[in-house]
Amino acid sequence: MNISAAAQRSGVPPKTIRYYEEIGLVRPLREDNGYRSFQDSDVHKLTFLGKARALGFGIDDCRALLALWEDEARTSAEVKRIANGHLSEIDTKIAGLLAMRATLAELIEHCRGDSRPDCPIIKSLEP
Amino acid sequence: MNISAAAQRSGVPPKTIRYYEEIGLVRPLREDNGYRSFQDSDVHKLTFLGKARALGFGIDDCRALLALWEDEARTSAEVKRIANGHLSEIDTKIAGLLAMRATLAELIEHCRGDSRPDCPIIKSLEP
DNA sequence: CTTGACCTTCCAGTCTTGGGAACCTTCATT
DNA sequence: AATGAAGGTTCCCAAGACTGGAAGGTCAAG
Repeated sequence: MNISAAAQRSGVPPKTIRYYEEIGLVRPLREDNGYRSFQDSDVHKLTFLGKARALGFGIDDCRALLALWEDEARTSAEVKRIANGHLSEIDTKIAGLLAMRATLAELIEHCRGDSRPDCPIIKSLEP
Repeated sequence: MNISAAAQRSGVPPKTIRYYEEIGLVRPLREDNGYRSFQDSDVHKLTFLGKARALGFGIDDCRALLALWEDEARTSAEVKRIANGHLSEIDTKIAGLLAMRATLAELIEHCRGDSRPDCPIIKSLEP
């Protein structure tokens, strides 16, 4: 199957598939004409990658998860370790955003938003 | 004042100051020897930028906020509009991360994390 | 045979820094 | 005077994870 069919079945865009090949996440065969030839297993991998990326896993985590997926002797402990690491990162990001959000929302609340220049938002940014 | 002094007073690293000059956020004068020469007003601008960036405002928003700050005839409505736009973006990001977090946390919760290969996390990624 | 839809590679850009190289200026010390 | 340290300068590269576009090869239909 050609790249656009693989893209359609996996939900991963052709450009991204080529990028994934470049960084070694997938290794589709080649036809005599140079076209990539995707097996079902390639499409499965791409689908797997699409889902992992949708959960916010970075490329390195994806590579590790893919390897674990294909490893019959994997331990769920290792998978869980990666997932927990990612969860921590997400929590850190959320905490940062919530703090920003709280500050910003408070400033906005106290801003009249009228035609006058006085504004607690600008004021909070002043040195 | 030289760049490292301006960096210390504003809290913005020298590298970042040079970048901000490159994209036109600050325009420090130059000494005869080519060194940047920062006025107090430049340091004030940098401090302002540092605070705005800390609130997560993008560079374009920072540029607009800086212009409004220096505009005697600004309206707080315009400032508020920018801040509300940014708040929306933050909320969108938070919502996305919370959704990810919920899915991931649920998967982790049901993963034994032992020496066996069975794992709901991996399973959820399978096609 | 031509058209149009594919496919290929390669280059460049995204956004905001951070790191480092190669080189110049200034000041203090030998 | 000479030297060395500590600053400054510009320019290029890296990151993450793609995305867009140009130039050109391939294939199936009319």
